[in-house]
Amino acid sequence: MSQSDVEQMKRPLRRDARESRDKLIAAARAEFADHGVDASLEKIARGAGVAIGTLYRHFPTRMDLLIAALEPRLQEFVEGADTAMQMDDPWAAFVAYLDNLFAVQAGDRGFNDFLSRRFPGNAETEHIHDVMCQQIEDVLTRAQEAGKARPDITRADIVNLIWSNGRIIDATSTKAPTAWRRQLHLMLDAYRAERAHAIPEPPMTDEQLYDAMVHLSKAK
Amino acid sequence: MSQSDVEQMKRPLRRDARESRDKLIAAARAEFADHGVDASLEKIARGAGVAIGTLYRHFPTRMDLLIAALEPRLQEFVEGADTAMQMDDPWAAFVAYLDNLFAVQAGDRGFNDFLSRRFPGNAETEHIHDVMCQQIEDVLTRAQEAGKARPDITRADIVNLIWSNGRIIDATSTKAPTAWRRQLHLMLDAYRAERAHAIPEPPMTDEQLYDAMVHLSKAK
DNA sequence: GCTTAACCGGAGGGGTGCCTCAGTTTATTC
DNA sequence: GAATAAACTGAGGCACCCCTCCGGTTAAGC
Repeated sequence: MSQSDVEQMKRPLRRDARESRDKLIAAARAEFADHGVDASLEKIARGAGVAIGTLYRHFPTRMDLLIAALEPRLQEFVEGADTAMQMDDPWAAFVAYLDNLFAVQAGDRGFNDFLSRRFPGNAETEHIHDVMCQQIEDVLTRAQEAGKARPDITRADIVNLIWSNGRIIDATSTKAPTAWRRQLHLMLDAYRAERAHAIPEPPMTDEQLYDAMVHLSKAK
Repeated sequence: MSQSDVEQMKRPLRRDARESRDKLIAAARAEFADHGVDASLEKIARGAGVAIGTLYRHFPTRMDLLIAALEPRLQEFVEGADTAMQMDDPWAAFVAYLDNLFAVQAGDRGFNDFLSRRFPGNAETEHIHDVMCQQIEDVLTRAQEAGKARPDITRADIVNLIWSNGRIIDATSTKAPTAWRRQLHLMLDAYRAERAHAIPEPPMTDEQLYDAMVHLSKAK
C-alpha cells in the first residue's frame, strides 16, 4: 500500500496542497533523473516553485519523495519485466529481462542509483529489491536449467553486472547513451554455457551482497 | 619532471616545511585511499596535524596533492604492468595486465577514482592516462593478433571494464575485497575469441570515451 | 461571509567544505 | 644573537545543504 493510498483514505488534500504536491513530484522527477538520489532537496523545491518547508510538509524524508518520483520508472520496469518473464525461450527471457532493466536504468540516474543501493529502514524499497532479486533468480535459474546459461553463476553476479552497468551509464549517458548495451552483450557472451571457463573466485554470499548495497547507500 | 624535482632545483625546503609536507602527504594517502579523490582537504590537514593554510601553501590545488599521494600506487602499477607486458604468451600478458591494474585499483579508492576520470587541464595526469591507454591498446592488439582475443573489441571496451570494476570495488571493498576478480574472469570469458557472438552496438569512439571520463570528473 | 484547520513561506540554526590573507612564529644565515 | 625570508596559523568570507518552526495565508465547510 503506497503512501498516496493512505492519504486518500484519510481525506482529500486541499486544492493548493494537491497542486504543491504535484509540482514537487514533477520537479523531483527531473532533478533525481538528472542528478541521482542525492539531488538537492532545496533545488527541487525551487524547481517546483514552492518553499522548502512545503516540501518537507509533503515528504518528511528524502525517501518519501524519491519513491513518489520513481513511480513511473518502476511501472515501466515492471511491465517490461513481466513481458520478459513470460517468454517461452529461457535464454531469450533472461536477455530480455536484463535489457529491459538496463534500458530503464539508463534513462534515469535516480533509478540507476536506486538499483544499486538498499535502504535497510524502508520496508517499501526493501520489498521492491527483494522482488527484483527473486525475479533475477528465477530468470537465471530457468536459463541455467535449459542449459543455456552457465551453471556456475548466481544472482550475485547479475547484481555485479547491474552495478557495472550503472557506472557505465553514469559515464556515458550524455555522450554515448547506448554504450551500455555493448557491455551487456559482451557479458551475455560470458554467461553463455558453451563458452564457460572456470572462475577462480567464488560468488558473493547473499550477506556480502546485501552489505555491499547498503554500503553504497551510505554517504561517503 | 615532477613537482618535487622542480622544488629541489630551486632550493632545499626549510626543515619544518619538509616535515609539514611529509605529514600532509602521509595524511593525504590515507584519506584519498579511504574516501576517493573528493576527500575533504580540511580533514587531510587535520589528519596531518597542520593548519589548512599550510596545506594550500604546499599544494595549491587538489591535483597537486593527489599526484603526490598516488605516487606509490602509480609505481606499483607500472611495475606490474611492465612485468605483464613482457610475458611471452599474448593472452597471459593481457590477463596479467588487467589483473595487476585491478588489484592496484582495488587497494586504493583514490587510485580507483583517478583511473576513471580525466582532468583536461593537467598535463601530468593526462600523460599518465595516455600511456595507459596505449598500453591497453598494445596488449589487446597483441592478444587479438594471436587469435586469442576476439577481434571486435577495442580499448573502449576495456575502459568500460575499468569503470565496471571500479564500481564493484566501491561496493565490495569492505565486505568482499576479492569479489572484483570474479567479474574480471567472467569478462575474460567474454573477450575470448572462440565462439564469440556478434555485438549489436558499436564501440565508443575515442572522443566519446574521453568525454565520458571528463564527465565523471565533474562535480555531480 | 465567517471560522478554522490545513497549508505555505522563508528566516534561521547547524553542519560541511573551499580557499584566502593578515598577523605571528621559526629556521637559517651572517 | 640579530636580521630576515620562509613558513605557519586559523579566523573568516562564501557557498552549499539539511531540517525546523512559527507567523501569516487560504481553501473548504457552515
